[in-house]
Amino acid sequence: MEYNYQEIEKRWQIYWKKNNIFRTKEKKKLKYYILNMFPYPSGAGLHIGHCLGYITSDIYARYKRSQGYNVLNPIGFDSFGLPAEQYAIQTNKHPFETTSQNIKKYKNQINNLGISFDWSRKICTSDPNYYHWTQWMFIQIYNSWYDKDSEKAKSINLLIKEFQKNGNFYVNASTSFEKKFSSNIWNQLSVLEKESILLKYRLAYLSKSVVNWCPDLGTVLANDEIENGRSQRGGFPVQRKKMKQWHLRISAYANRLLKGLKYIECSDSLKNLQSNWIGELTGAFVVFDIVYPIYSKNNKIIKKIKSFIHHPEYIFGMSFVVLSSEHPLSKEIAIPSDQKKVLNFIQKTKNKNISGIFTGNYVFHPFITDQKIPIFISDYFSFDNQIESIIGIPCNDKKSEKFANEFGINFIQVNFCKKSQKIFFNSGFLNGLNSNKEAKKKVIAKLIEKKIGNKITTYKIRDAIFSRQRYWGEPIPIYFKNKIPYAIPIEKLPIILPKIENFHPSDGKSPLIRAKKWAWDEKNMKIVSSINIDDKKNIFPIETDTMPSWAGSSWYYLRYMDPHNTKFFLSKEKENFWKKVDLYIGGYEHGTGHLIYSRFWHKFLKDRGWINTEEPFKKVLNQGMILNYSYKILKVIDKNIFISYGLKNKEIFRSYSYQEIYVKTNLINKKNELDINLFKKTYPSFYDSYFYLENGVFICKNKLEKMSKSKYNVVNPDHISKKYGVDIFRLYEIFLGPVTQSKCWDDKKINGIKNFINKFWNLFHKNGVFQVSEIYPSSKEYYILHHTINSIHEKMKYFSLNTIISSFMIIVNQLTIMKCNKRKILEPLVKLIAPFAPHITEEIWNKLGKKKSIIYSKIPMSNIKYLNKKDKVKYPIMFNNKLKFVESFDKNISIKEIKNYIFNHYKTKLFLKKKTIKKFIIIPNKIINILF
RNA sequence: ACCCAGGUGGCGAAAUCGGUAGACGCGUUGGACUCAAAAUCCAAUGAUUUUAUAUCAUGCGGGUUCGAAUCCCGCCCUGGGUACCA
Repeated sequence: MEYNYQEIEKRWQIYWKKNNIFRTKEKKKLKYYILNMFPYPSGAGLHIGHCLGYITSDIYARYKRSQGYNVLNPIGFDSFGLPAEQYAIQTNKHPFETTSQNIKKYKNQINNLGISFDWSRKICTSDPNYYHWTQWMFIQIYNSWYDKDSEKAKSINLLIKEFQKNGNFYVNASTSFEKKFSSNIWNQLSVLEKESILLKYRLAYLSKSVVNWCPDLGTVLANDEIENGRSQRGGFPVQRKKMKQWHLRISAYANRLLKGLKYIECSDSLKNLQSNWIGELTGAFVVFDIVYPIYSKNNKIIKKIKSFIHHPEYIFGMSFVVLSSEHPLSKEIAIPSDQKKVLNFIQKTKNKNISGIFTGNYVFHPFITDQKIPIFISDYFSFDNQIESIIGIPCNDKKSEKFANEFGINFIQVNFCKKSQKIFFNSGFLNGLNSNKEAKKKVIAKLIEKKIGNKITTYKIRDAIFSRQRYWGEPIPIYFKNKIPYAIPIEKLPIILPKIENFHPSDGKSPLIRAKKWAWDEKNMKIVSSINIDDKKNIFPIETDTMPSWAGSSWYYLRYMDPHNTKFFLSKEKENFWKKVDLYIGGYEHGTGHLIYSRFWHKFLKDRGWINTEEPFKKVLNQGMILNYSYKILKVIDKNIFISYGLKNKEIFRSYSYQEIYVKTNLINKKNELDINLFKKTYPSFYDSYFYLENGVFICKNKLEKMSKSKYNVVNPDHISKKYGVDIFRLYEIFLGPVTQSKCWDDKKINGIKNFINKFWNLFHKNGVFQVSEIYPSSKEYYILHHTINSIHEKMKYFSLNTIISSFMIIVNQLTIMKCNKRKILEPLVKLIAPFAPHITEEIWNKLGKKKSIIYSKIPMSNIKYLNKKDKVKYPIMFNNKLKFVESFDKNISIKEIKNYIFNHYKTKLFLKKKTIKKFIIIPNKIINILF
């Protein structure tokens, strides 16, 4: 008999909701805070990739509850972001509307999966009650500087006091301001001068940085919106352009972000990812004389340039110097005849191959008189954040070697091997040395002596650009008075994102520039009409750029602890109760961006005393992605022509440049062919397009990729749970493979889970009637149960959820064969399965006569009494590494006796075939191997 | 290009400490039940040939070891990230 999932699942979902089963309070119990990475409510709804994370965390949350923990398992939405804005541009529907619709849809879908979220704590980043505190935190970041001596952020007021007292002589800060000044000089500076110096100390500061500028669309593009140097929409060219932007001085925290990794439990690969992203580089900087000095924009002559060397001991092997295209002098360094091609190179967006360009200019070698070293511009190397220039040593560095090969640059050998020792030669004052350490010391000493360099530790991590020229984000609470930024008083927060009608970009500015009421009245402390901006008196323009979506998602996990607090973002009591996230589950794709930003943000809040923990997450688990095929067709750029994929390399088509356009899956048949008529109907703007066919059909390019709405390859869970039931869907998704591994979606195998659930149901039913026996179980039945209990707790420790389901299948099969329907066996089994299949187990629990939800029951622990104490050891017996037979021995028997027994075994004689034994290997309790 | 994963039967996978490769499931084949089908149950199922308690098998090529899916070196392929998708 099959169980009626439709009725049962609905009933329990209503029951959980009605009784607020998952609402969490700060009770006197051990706490456990489990969190899913913040979802973005996309218009396509929830897809099975998200579900994997929610199901995993739900299983764990239910498991932890059954162990007696007070589990916090909240959910909310990262509801600001680009897709909603794009949609608004296309349809003119306000993002506010679409976002709230999408959230409703998500909530419904999630609830249909039986996920035990505490919805009473729901937060949305686009809710003014939430972004009130995002804005507040931004102002705090703006009003802080980083003191390197005490390794923490401090109030800017302390810095100002210090400047007034001693100038900046004793200040050791993270700053781009390099000059020293006295208190006298400081006190005589104008407000504008003071503010522009302070800006270089603030943790949120304005400065110019490079963005992807698309002149035809009049907007800055995300990297995601660019393909082969052109905009995805329309295929327009994209350039690199410098724009004034807000930045967060995240580089100040590089060292602490690196050190803090020690305290996070996660995979080594995630730690690697993070530490590579932070990119600590130790070495030395060297200041070179430029052969052809350059004239900068303000007509100053620049004769020197700074570069980084990772291994100073190999300085005599240097054969080129590279500047990144973002180096402040990259545009000026080239000699006049090469100027044009170099500028051209810099303007193009980043090329992902080994690319670079010679500037025609050189530097002089610091230790070899008159030796000229060529200067290149390239983005092939990973540059540190400060110097943006690197010294190439092809003989001792793989990347330099590849680069040198590409551009035909000389190699200079500087050491040779002698008796496994490296001896320096060709190296001036280092010749004859055999220790890298010593050589390094000598070089650095020499650099210091000549005042042209020193040791240095720098980081690759760059300060994060914080401005977006977009509408759908948190307004930056800053106004400009005589071009100097001022923070809006915190008691006037939040400043609410104004409603506008036209979402199109406005020549590189945010659409907010059109807001009619977007000026700050300083005297009356309120937002007023922009018409009244008289600039020098009382009313000033408010910043029109908005915050990036990572702003709101950098601290949301704190808000869940105290979501309804109107006085502060988090109270001390609530923080002391929940402390930090115990388990953070989310995709590996967030391993850099989000995880770096939120750790930075967290450390800042700690520095300023608003929270107590150094790291926000105790343990991070990355779920693998669920991949699915996406389909693209080739369109000729600037022409209304599509060509079949196989024709791409045909002679006649080779001169065209193409753009790949994603198409919806329903337009493609199983052979990768596009239904052209249906395509034209779906996209009327392409109605007159011409299609070049191959062999009478139009072939698409297909690719296995992560699911994403923009790729049209998302699979929605709704139809699966409708057809099979939620419990089956949950189990199936987990059964697909290890949680951490990415996998390809395929729903063909779901039958196996369906069979399992039916078998499980039938353990309790005979001819459709619920029937459980009260007879005392046999020792074998107890053994099976306790063995399963044991292995499930073990596997839970390392999240091997797919094999736990295998264990369930095994025990259900065994009990079915034994026709066991004994309460004393089945009740614990129901409790074990409950976190995985919550609906069917609630139903059975209820039928077993229990009054309270199974959620309140304790998960069983195994009892040694029922587990066979093994008094025998099973040995596989191998001959020349091949298994031939298996023998069991008494645990107490000696190795000598085993050896004797095996030697005299008739099978031994059989396998030896008259040959003699060369070696007998026995690894106690493991294996016996006989070599002959 | 760089960084991080992954690659095991027809398919999803298991083997968590270097020790019996393929647990569990899907699919396929055969059988039982049935007038028949579905469902269910039972059995077989890595490949090869000489059918032997044979040989070969964990992306490819080497190495370490009595023993390697697992460790080391060099490749190939797939996926993710590369700083404005989230």
